[in-house]
Amino acid sequence: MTEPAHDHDHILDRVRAIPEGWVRTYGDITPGAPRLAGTVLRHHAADDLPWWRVVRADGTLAVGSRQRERLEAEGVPFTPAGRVDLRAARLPEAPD
DNA sequence: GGACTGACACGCG
DNA sequence: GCGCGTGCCAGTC
Repeated sequence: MTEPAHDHDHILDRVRAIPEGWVRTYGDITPGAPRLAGTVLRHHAADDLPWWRVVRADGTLAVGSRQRERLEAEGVPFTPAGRVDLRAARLPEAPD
């Protein structure tokens, strides 16, 4: 059944569903179209949307220091290498 | 209409 | 662990 799967609203809803202190990868939000998440977030950047909780699959940040400060402020664990510790901060699965 | 770009992911060396 | 190349989808020129 060909489901729409990735509408802007659907993506935004997934990002809003990320609990404080946790993070998720672009691929987890939009499987098969990770660039979609970035494109949508860029257009919908707002305080209502915790875009900083969305990081790359390897734990690196896409927006840089801006994003890192937000995550550290929420208690997201970082590695000595300067990347998010996905091993502990990445959501196991989408509650949806 | 076609080609380029982008807040990405994955496989290889 | 890092850099390079390829594939993905949607938006923009």
